[in-house]
Amino acid sequence: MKLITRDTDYAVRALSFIASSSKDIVPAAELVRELKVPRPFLRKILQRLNKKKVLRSHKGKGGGFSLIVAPNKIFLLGLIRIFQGPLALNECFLKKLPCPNMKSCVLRRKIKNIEGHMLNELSPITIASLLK
Amino acid sequence: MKLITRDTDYAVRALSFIASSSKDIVPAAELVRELKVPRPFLRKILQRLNKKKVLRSHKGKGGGFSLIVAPNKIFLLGLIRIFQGPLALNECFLKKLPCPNMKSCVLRRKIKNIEGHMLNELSPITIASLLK
DNA sequence: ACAAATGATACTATTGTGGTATCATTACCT
DNA sequence: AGGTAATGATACCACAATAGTATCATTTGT
Repeated sequence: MKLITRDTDYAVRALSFIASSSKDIVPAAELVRELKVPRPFLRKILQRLNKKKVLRSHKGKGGGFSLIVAPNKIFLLGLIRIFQGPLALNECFLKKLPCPNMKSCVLRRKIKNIEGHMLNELSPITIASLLK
Repeated sequence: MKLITRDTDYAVRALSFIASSSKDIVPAAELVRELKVPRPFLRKILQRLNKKKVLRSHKGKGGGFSLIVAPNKIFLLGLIRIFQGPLALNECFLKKLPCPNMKSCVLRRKIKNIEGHMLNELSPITIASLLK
């Protein structure tokens, strides 16, 4: 069971690298070298972060990617939502509406609790907090 | 993100039904009618529970499945382990050893905490507790 | 012997994740 | 103006997990 998928993971690393780089604009090629991530895959991730206005892209020679959002405002949960959709534990139950019986409702409540705790734990995490 | 997959879900329902049935031995056909689960799929699940000694199967006419373990000793976590493997949130990180950098270690610790909390919440849940 | 049940096993379909490939577009630099 | 270094857009491919199906063999009560 994966809480964090590979693209979210790579996004975190790429953003961390850019945030801690002395350069303002970092080209994808440098990130590929540094993070040892397959180039086309990383580019797809960076493009997505650009569309979501977390990064700004700069085309042409000397181009690359720069942060739009400050590292302490880039939340892990936001990245998870971008690459994995909303974080919810109980998809399978909600898909089979109406609730087939009492039991799964008891379970659903339990699961919702766990989900709440999870969100509480994750919500303060930002790129900045991971760099410390 | 699914905490509980469909087979675990069906297993919970089937075991709950058998536990609350007046009959000792319940045939698969009855479970199919009652739970509205695809027949061959449910049978596969029941066979697995038989092999894992949660249920005992009775062949031949008048056969079916009966509980081996008391409902208050059938733990949800046990069922999850049977059908989904051990419950762990951080597969993705552990797969990429050695740890690529400091950041993911911070994250890993966080995730381990969440996992611990999850297990604590789930561990008391049994078939009996879901029936109340 | 027959019918009602499970055992065993192999196959198929759908989806999500991870990754690749290609061509178009932009912009700096000489 | 043109070459080159960069990203944009898009479509495709591979693999594994989940969900479900199909078939035939075996057992057992009547």
